[in-house]
Amino acid sequence: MRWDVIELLFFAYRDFVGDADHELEAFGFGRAHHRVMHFVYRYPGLKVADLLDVLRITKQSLGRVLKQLLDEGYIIQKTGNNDRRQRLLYATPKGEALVTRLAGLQTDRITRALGGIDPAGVEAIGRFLRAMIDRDDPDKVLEAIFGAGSKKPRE
Amino acid sequence: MRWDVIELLFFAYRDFVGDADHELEAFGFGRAHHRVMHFVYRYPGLKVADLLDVLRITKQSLGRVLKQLLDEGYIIQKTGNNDRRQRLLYATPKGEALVTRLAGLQTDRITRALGGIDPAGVEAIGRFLRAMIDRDDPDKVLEAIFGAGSKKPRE
DNA sequence: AAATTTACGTCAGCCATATTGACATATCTT
DNA sequence: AAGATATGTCAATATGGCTGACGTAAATTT
Repeated sequence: MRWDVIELLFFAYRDFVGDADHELEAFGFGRAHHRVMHFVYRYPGLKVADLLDVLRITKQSLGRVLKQLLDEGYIIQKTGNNDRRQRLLYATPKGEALVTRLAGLQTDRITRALGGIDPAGVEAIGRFLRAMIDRDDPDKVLEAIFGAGSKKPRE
Repeated sequence: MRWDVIELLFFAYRDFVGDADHELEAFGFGRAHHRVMHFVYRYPGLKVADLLDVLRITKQSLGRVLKQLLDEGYIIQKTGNNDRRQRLLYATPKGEALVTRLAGLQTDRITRALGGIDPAGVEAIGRFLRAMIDRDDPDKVLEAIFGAGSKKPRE
């Protein structure tokens, strides 16, 4: 049993998301809003259906959170060009500001944790995290992460 | 920005806890029950207060979940020897069976992900995860994890 | 011995986020 | 024209968090 890694993952993730959680309180948002904002910012033009795949929640659950983000001007919808049924999602400047602020906090922690680890070690960490992820039915975002660099996310 | 690591952590953790989530449904339990069972099994004689520190939830939230686990015979309480106010928590054989089953699933995933990574790489992964964790006010469990091996958890 | 603090339990109510099932609308596909 | 798809929405429910208040037993301090 890898009790060590199981517990390290628990605590590492707890503190990792804790950074953002604390900041989100000031906006009256929760973790759900962060997840939506993050992926919409990173993969502009994401469809609602894509978001459901990535977050693994139901349409109804997403609905409430997404509506708030739309109403408060963090995200805008554009009707799809090819398929006018689709609502493509984009972060507004206000949304971008929030996402980058939260990602900054998390990046600080990551950079700190990566400090003093040599390039081979960093490569091993990336390989480990990738290998922890299910690859059987990859959604659009995972395809972008694992895919041969066809559709890269926003930097 | 380390968008790559941020997203890898999200997906890795999502699928990592997904293993246990699926299994827990059969027992009518949720993630909260798993967390409680895990730490009680690993650190036998844990006090209620310790558990609150580790899980970072309130007494009331823990109360509901803990009561269920006690009622259904997964955990037993023993009055503390030195301090009779304390209720020390222990997993029953039934509880042990559940915890080890869930940890087995997660260990499988970890072992698979670690496969093909050399010892130096594995060491780097451990160092990274440890460095991701806040060390300012370590609780009893974190002390055991990071501490100089005084009070080791159950293997 | 009395007062205070600590460890734990519990009651009542609230909130956020998730669920299922059903149904409506617009649009694309056949 | 019929059927499938993408999205939105209504209603009801569950889980797992939260706060505030209060009670009891046992330890500690005065």
